[in-house]
Amino acid sequence: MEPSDFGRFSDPALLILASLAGGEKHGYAMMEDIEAMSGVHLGPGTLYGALARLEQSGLIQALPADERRRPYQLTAQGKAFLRQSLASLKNFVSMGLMRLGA
Amino acid sequence: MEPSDFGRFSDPALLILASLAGGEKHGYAMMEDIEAMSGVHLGPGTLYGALARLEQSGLIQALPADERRRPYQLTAQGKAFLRQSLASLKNFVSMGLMRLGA
DNA sequence: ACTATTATTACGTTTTACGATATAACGTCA
DNA sequence: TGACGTTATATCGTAAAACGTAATAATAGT
Repeated sequence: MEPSDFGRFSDPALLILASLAGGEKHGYAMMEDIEAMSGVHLGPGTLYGALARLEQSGLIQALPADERRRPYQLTAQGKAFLRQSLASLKNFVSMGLMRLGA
Repeated sequence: MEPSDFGRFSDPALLILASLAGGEKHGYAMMEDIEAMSGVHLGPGTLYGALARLEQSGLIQALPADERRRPYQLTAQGKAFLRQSLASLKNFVSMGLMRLGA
């Protein structure tokens, strides 16, 4: 719980899905996109591990790769999952803010 | 990634903090409150483990306990943490929805 | 040629989630 | 009163995930 991480949302899988919702990307591009949009830096271990799990569970799929880059895109299931997650998250946020007396 | 968990937000620590934002509670009461407000069931291992970590990190503190119940409340730090987390989460949600083309 | 950047893989450690089990107090109702 | 369901917490083991580090290699810029 470092000060710099204070209250920052960081669920690797969801961050990746949200990044891919902005268009197909390879791993390294996601790292940069995620850092830019959320301030969260995912190291390679975290990123590629989560990518493998997301692909295996059918939420994302690999696209034909050139030599160096392995791009991914959301599947229909992944899009649905993200949609539901965001809805659930949104609900949680408003519940929390209400309780905090926002 | 079970179907019933599809897209359901479940970060034990944040769920607990949000529950405590609604007033001091002991562990078992949190379980029920969290299940009611979010549909997420936290087993004892998850719940009391997360509680211990939250207390150790100063985000919650124990109140004088009667024999059976060990109530907790948010600390000022915990409240600030929750506030920031929710703000970060909210930001993430709107970013995600925008990208999905909501 | 050298250096920085881009890009992925592999690996080890630590943390966390989670289920199962144990324990015990309390309520109630026959 | 004794049996049973609910309330409440503790503890333990396993599995999964996060995360950092290091290794590798291609490309780009100077």
